[in-house]
Amino acid sequence: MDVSFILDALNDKQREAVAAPLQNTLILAGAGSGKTRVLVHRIAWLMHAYEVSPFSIMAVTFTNKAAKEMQARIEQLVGLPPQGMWVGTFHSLAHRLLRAHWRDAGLKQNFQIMDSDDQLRLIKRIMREQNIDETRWPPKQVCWFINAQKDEGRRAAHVPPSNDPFSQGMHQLYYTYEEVCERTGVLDFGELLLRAHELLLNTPALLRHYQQRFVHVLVDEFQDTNTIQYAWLRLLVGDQGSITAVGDDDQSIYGWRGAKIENIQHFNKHFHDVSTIRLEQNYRSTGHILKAANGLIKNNDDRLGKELWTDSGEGEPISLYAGFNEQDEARFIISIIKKWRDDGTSLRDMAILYRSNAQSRVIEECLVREQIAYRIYGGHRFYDRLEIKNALAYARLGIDVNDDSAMERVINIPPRGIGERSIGTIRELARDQGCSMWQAAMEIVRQELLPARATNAIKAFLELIQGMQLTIQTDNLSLGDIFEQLIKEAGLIPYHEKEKGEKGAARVENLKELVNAASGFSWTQEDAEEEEYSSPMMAFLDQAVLDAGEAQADEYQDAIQLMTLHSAKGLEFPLVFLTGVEENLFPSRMSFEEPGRLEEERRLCYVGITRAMEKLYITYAESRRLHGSDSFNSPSRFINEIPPECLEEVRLRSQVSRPVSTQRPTFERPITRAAQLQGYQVPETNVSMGDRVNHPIFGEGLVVNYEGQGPQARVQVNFDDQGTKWLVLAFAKLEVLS
DNA sequence: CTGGCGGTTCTTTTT
DNA sequence: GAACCGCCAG
Repeated sequence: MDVSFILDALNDKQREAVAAPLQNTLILAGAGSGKTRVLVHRIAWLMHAYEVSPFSIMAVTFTNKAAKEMQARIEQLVGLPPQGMWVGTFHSLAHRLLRAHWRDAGLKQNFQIMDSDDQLRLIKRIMREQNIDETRWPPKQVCWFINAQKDEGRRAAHVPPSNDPFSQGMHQLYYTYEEVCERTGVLDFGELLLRAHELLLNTPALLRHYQQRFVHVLVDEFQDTNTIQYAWLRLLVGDQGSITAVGDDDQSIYGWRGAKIENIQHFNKHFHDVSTIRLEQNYRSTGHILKAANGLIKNNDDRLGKELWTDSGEGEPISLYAGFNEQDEARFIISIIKKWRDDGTSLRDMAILYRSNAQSRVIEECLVREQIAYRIYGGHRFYDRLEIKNALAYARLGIDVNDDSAMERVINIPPRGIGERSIGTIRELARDQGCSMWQAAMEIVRQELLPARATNAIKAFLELIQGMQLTIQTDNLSLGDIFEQLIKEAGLIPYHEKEKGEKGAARVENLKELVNAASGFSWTQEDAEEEEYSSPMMAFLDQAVLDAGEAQADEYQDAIQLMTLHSAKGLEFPLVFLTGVEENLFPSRMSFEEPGRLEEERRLCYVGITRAMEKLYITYAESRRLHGSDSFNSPSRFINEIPPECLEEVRLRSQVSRPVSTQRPTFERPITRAAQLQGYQVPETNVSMGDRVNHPIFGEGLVVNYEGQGPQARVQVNFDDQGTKWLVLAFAKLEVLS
């Protein structure tokens, strides 16, 4: 068979990777080196050169988007959809295993998946039931704690005991949470992975079966695997199978979510006979951009080592712009955008990247003023939206009336006179009787345990849901029809129409979109053979949780792309703005404490730089209004780490052009805000950072921080013997000592 | 049960 | 600066 079409369009290294022998392979693929391409061609190569059946191939990604893209590209290259191949995210594959073997996994047949939002609600509910102080154990932190444990593959019983009451409380909550999930048959995201791992571990026959089946496992973005994902892979691959891992240790940016960069760093210790191939030729960016990226990332230790190169020329140097404040920064960016647009670049080819979402607002306002179309990535995904989740909850309740979390969500949406008191009574009764809220509600209606008004309201609700049950079970209704019907019965449209502002209208639109999505859902295409779904509705609900969908529908509109650096990974744009590149913001001040965090920030910066194809602008603001008060940050250390010859400073109103090198501050670590502000005068006052001051009551001290300006300015003074205090400058009679 | 007010918090977020 | 939460008054 002629297999040359698979290798023809590849460079030497790519070819080496694609045609690597059938053994464990690590492909270190730098940014823009054709990573996905290699993976897809490798699969085609296995099928054609080795006549591997698609049945024995599993390809794993992190995002649904990546999975879909891979699937599409395999089809394109091989010619037809590969029957029997498993391509999906870690979560969707785990889910598939669990649906097929729910009994072995110790699950209920109709187990439900909950997303992070449901999870947090559940935790709050549990804590309220147990009267746990939410200020001591903030539910968000509890949630974070549980997820972190699950990422590490630890059940409550595996969490090492601790002496301090705070950790003990967390631990105890994990136990309770686990028990509630078990009892009610709901699984969070982490649980999918944990269960799938345990399923294989505890069922040797099953493990053998899958090990024999999936002889070839391919993993994308390997640097982002966490402990449990890694354990699952190792188990599945076993001694006989082979794994092809593609990744880039320099682009590991999810450590804070449990990803272990060590997994890729120590790959060849854990898998045998590993051949490692480096893809370093970059097809994306200009020489200057790559040089900057290489120079920056060199400051990290413990790298597997890689240096990107290109043969397509130096290109323009990176432009560095120091904005006076965030407004000025935004104005500058938009002036450049206009220039490029007028020169014929599509808006969709330009991206503005930032470290944190809060930064987008100023830029958005500016774009709106200038009437430039933009699109924000991230934010709330389709199936995450409140109105959508409510509609889905009605469906869930219609399928299983004992689904308490669905019941909690919609029992009084739209408001129907079942208030917190009534719900509390239902909850309490359910708890006492050990039954579901539905059953408790039935009981209350039967025995009229509440005032007539409340009882009637509950009765009406129960009848509403019973009606929905019938709707869902009606045979000749399509999924879309069912949702249309449910939304109507629940009265969600008039409810949202009543909302003030644009919001309500958008929600009504989204509900219509949900009906559309449901109509278009094709269940038969899914490999239904192994999944024991009793209805298309069940399958639809699961996929709605696992694939939250695109954030915005108008994907093809020509618009500037705005996103966080995290969401930019994997994308590329001819023109890129890296904004807010200031100490405390990027690197984020949160990253200073824990070791290793700073390196992750640096990798994030590396990711940002390598998104740019032709031209990169780096901007920062000398003063920035964030969270309501002004901060004065120095330019990021990352700017210093970029080789000066790649950088060129621009000044719009250029009277003074400061040479880049002299303006660079030197950094001592740890950098405190006080150190940075040293000598800075609080605007419209006579006080500067670092001044020694005298206060009539507190005595002498040092000005270490401030916020606001002019009459509103407050300063933080570190008094010699009174500790630090915040004082309003206008009132405190501070005397500046020189 | 709803609406309004004040206090608090504020990195990133593939599933 | 705004979003979210909890508390209180109507």
